[in-house]
Amino acid sequence: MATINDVAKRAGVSKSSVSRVLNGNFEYMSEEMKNKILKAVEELNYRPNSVAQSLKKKSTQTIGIIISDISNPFWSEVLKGVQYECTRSGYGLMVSSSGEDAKVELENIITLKNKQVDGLIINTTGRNMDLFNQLEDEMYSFVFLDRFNDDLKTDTVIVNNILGAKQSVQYLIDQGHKRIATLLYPVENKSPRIDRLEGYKQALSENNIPIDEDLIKICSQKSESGIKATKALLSLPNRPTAIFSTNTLLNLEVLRGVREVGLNVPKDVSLFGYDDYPWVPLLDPPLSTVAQPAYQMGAKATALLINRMKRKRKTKPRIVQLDPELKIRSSCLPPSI
Amino acid sequence: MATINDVAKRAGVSKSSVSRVLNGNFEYMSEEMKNKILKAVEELNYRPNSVAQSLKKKSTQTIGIIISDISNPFWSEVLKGVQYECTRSGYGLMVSSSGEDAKVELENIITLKNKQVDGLIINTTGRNMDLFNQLEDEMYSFVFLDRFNDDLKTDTVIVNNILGAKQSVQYLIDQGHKRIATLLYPVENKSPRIDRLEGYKQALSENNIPIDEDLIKICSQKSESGIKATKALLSLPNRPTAIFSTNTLLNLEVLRGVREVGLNVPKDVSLFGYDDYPWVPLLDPPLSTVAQPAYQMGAKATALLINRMKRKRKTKPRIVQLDPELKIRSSCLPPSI
DNA sequence: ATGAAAGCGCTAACAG
DNA sequence: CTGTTAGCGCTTTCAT
Repeated sequence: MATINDVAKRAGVSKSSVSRVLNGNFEYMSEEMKNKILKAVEELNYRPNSVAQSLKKKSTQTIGIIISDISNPFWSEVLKGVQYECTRSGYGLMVSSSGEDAKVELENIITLKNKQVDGLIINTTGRNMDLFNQLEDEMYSFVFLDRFNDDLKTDTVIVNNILGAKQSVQYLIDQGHKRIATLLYPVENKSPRIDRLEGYKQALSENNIPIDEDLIKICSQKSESGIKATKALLSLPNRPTAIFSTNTLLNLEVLRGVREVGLNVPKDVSLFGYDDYPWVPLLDPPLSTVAQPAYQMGAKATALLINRMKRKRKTKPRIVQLDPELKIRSSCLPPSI
Repeated sequence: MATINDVAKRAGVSKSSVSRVLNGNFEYMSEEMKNKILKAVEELNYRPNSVAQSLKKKSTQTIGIIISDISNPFWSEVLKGVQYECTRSGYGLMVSSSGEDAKVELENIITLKNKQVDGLIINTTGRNMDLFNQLEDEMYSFVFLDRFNDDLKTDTVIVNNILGAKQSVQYLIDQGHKRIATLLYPVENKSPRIDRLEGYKQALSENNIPIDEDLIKICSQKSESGIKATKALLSLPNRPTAIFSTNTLLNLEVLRGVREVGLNVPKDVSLFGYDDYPWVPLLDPPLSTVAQPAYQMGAKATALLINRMKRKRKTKPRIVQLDPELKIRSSCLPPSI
């Protein structure tokens, strides 16, 4: 690989001059010299070594993203938005995934920081708050994505999960349902989970429907615990007439659970799910879900980060909240009982 | 951020010694000095700057991957495998996506090379062959993923697409079908497309079924051209009794096309699709598809690359071919006519 | 056993 | 206008 020195020699000039033309600082340079240099660059097919540039400039023009599960289609859509915005602004992207493990998250952050990425987008497990506070103190740029943290005043992009849940459950209530169950993953301190449960409860309360804890099923993220939960729900003496599922995988597990006990969605029990994809309308039955603007979330978080990296001084954190959208299809019917 | 110099000063030693302990070269070092240094490292919470290391060592411990469409769930599963293998071997990962655009692919390769990634995994558009040949000459490490190129002798991971297609079509033939259509994207010179078409043709030939060009539908990757193609197929005077779809999105479009003309899968027409996901069994109807080992493809390609990067000398290229697996469900029935 | 010094490839202040 | 010089933070000879 040719270096700037090779180019300088070939053109018979100093490397500063080469650096100048490459960086566009040639206002005061003779046409002749400029052309000589350009010619040498061309002939050697010279490309500046970004690592050396980074070391000098103390900026890698690269950002990092840490997500919980890279194979989740929701996140790949987010990633597409991140990608787009990175490319548009000339940034590279390093991606890593935490698998919801706080320790792995910590390691990823450290590795990426050592690699000197200029900023970080994090879908945090919510458990490394002291580290985040430290980053904050160092004025290191990062933005939270999808999960909001109350204690930390930093840029965040979230979607209004209370709204999404509330509207879905309201929709079910409008159809005449009163016994509405919900399935969710352990709340821990993850805002989407907290908020979707909150939205569910708010919708019920506002319609004077008492909250029945038996109808709130916390499922494990492993094994097919959504199927079990669904079956348990359906074998209740006073079984629910509708289910609100708060996650893609749970949507599918409910569908399977209902099927396995020989019941039918939506005839025997209605289902409102979360997250939308091209295949959701083609499920049996076409599922009503709340769609999240995944692409925009990624793009917006990236824009926010790049913006923040440009400033020097501390600025007050920006919280961007996007709205979800209900996709009404045919998985919900008025209760049959 | 503390540097190696800060640590050296604090410990009252030279930076060479600090470097030594950090890199494990302390066989001949006094315990005392070693502990002094470790203490200073601890106190300053020192982490080596990877950029400086990279410049010196001429290795970034980072690889790059360029894929066609990052939001395609197939690729996110691949990415997961890549991730896993990278983490396991201490490599960072930069990802970019070409959107099937050869020019973008070219730019991505150049950018990543400038960033000095140690190697590249590429799901190539198949159109920058001169560049790849050049990389080959420079002994730059890269491996092709999913798409094979005959002209280029380089490491490649593919899945046996001829086999996948042939077995699916054979399955349809075994059910009694004779008029079997197929939908695919423009072949260009992309091996999976070529091979799936080839497998389709081989299955027919081996069963003495004449190939009817009217039953081979090339669809555009944009707009919903799969729907249109399906409708055209079904309005043929002698319409096909089964369809073999060669791509996830096309699977869905066929399903919609059939539905839109008021027909039913599998009663009126059978469908065998490509690619498998957790939601495929829950479609209406549960779709028979050929499943590709996406995760393994990613992991294997990464392992291959890392292996290649370690060697200095040219070694003969390794072609790893993985087998797909048929998932038989209920979208195929014997022909009703 | 440890330190001094050179240098990876680049940019930018300074000098002229 | 252009070249010289001094680093960026690290590793690695080469001395001692």
